Amino acid sequence: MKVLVIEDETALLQDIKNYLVVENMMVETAIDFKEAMRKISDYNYDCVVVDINLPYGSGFDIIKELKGQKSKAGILIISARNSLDDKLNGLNIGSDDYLVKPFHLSELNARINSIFRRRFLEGNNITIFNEISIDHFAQTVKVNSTQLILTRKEFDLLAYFITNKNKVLSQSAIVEHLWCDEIEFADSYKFLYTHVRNLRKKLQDAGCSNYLKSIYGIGYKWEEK
Amino acid sequence: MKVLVIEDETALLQDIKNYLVVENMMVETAIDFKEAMRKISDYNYDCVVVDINLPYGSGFDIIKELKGQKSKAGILIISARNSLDDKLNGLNIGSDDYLVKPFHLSELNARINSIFRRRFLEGNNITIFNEISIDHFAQTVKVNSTQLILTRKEFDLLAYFITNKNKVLSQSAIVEHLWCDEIEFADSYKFLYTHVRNLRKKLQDAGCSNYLKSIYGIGYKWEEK
DNA sequence: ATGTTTCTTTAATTTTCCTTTAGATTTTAG
DNA sequence: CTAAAATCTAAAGGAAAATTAAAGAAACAT
Repeated sequence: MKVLVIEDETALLQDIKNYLVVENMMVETAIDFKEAMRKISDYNYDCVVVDINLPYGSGFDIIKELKGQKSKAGILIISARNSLDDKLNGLNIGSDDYLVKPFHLSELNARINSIFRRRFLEGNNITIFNEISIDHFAQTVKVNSTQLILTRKEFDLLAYFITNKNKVLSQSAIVEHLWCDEIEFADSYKFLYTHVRNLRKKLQDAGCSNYLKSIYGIGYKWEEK
Repeated sequence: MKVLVIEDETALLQDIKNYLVVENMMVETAIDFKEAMRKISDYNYDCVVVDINLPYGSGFDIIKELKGQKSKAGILIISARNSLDDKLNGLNIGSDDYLVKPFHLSELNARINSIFRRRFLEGNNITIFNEISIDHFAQTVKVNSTQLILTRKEFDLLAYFITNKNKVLSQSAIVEHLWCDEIEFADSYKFLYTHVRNLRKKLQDAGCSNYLKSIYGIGYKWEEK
């Protein structure tokens, strides 16, 4: 579950992040309009939590951008009462929910989970690629209808590869996607090799074709043959 | 991916360059306004990373110059917080992104890649020449819709030739473009022969016509027949 | 606290690519 | 036509990157 929180009060932002991380979400943050727009265009989030009043632009524009991108991310507005009332009534902005400041973090967490639940119940949460099927919600993988047990990183890797099939993915892009900004990275992505290997091995043991190609000097590519 | 980094602190400049070179970018540098303006008018960069406070002029003027040239280069501002705040608010300077010092090099790298991605997503990232098509973003080449596996240098060579078709390219220009200033160049470009040969061979094996002519004493020319 | 699972680190091996070398071939100039 | 220079070709050396396998840390559950 990848969440982007956009909020310019850094103290509040940090509190939110800490709380949600404890609740097992992958959380990224943005403190102004520009940073938010950049991250939105770079990643697919499951949920975007957005404050309305931001430096360099309005949260409404971020929501418009998300809709324009046909993003499937759930949207949760957080804002002060006065700045919300007038606007929200008038325009039918496509947010899933809103929360008036101040709020309890537990309440925020509940709303986000509610968004997740709704999204996954209605939407299609299964990706199929030849003999492989991925259930993003249950986080399970089947190869020819027999279940494949993957660790978290292996699952994320596979899901990332398959949703970006036929594209060359650089090691840094992969690391960036899987580890978000957890990693003060460093000179090497050696740990990636290990996860790739373990994933390949499990797929092979399950009788799966060899889809994952290495692109020397760049990264990997999941190749539909 | 050709990047120009403009920064007057030489130590930082060198660090940035080293990092980005490792990330497979072609990096050139400028340490002041004048050098920057000269390089900008001489080359087409994919991205310009510019500090605001520079000797002999402001980074804002460099950006203006780029815009005036209708350059398609992405622009990334790096600057100290205080020198940025006041100015950035007022003028809607046409930069794609900005980064406040101090920053992690990995973050810089991520932002540059993000600029590339955005540029290529909107713009045309595929070059087609008769039976050959080059995807600059995925770094892949197809000949008659079957994929051709090229090494990095071979790919760069081919892309350079085709984007400069019907022009005579000198060996030194080619080497300069592909190796930037990595090479303490030297008396001979013998390694070029090898790469040219390998590229020719792969193209031929793929059933591709003989477009690449040698121009004795000068270099090469990709000829549209 | 204990044991298990998962993630990261380390180091040895293999693979891939870039450069060098040397000899053959082609081209130009005299 | 001949000699010198430039280019082509093929193979080998070395450097960088990727693949392995195994062991050490960290996270998780019992």
